[in-house]
Amino acid sequence: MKNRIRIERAILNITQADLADRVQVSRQTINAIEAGKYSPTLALGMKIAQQFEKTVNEVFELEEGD
Amino acid sequence: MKNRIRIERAILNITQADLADRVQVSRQTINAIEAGKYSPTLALGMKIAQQFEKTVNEVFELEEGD
DNA sequence: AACTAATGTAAAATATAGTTTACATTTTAT
DNA sequence: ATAAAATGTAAACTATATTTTACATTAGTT
Repeated sequence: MKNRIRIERAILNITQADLADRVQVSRQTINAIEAGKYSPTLALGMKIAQQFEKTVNEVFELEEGD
Repeated sequence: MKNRIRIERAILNITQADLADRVQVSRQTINAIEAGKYSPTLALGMKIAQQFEKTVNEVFELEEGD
């Protein structure tokens, strides 16, 4: 699962901890998702995209093996 | 988490088992997600939307408490 | 009415997402 | 160069998604 979280965060100028607060998860969860370590739940993926005012498909992309 | 899976399945005229096969999960998983019993992983949500040639946001919608 | 396909559901087990605490490393600001 | 903020990471734990097996109910056929 690829994603543009780092870029979108940079645009909003917010930290991983800020984003974590906004979508109500731990900072480590954002860090892991941003690093592509695992696929979040759909609900979380949607909340993250929502923060960036983007669609899920604009923020996340499936890759081989997902 | 609300979704339009039943409707989109009807348009494609495929069963829950068909969809399950296509996205490589069990039929019960599709049944539970379609019934809104839980939020799938983002990867699965994206695969399901992909089958319908729709975006995730067109197929799934966040609701209070998600 | 009988038969079959499709759907609903449940319990136990496994896999994976997400938390918490804690510390190390890197980046940014002073 | 130093301090502070941000990020990376790890282990143990909890929560939840998904599987498997199995059976009950509903819808559609013949």
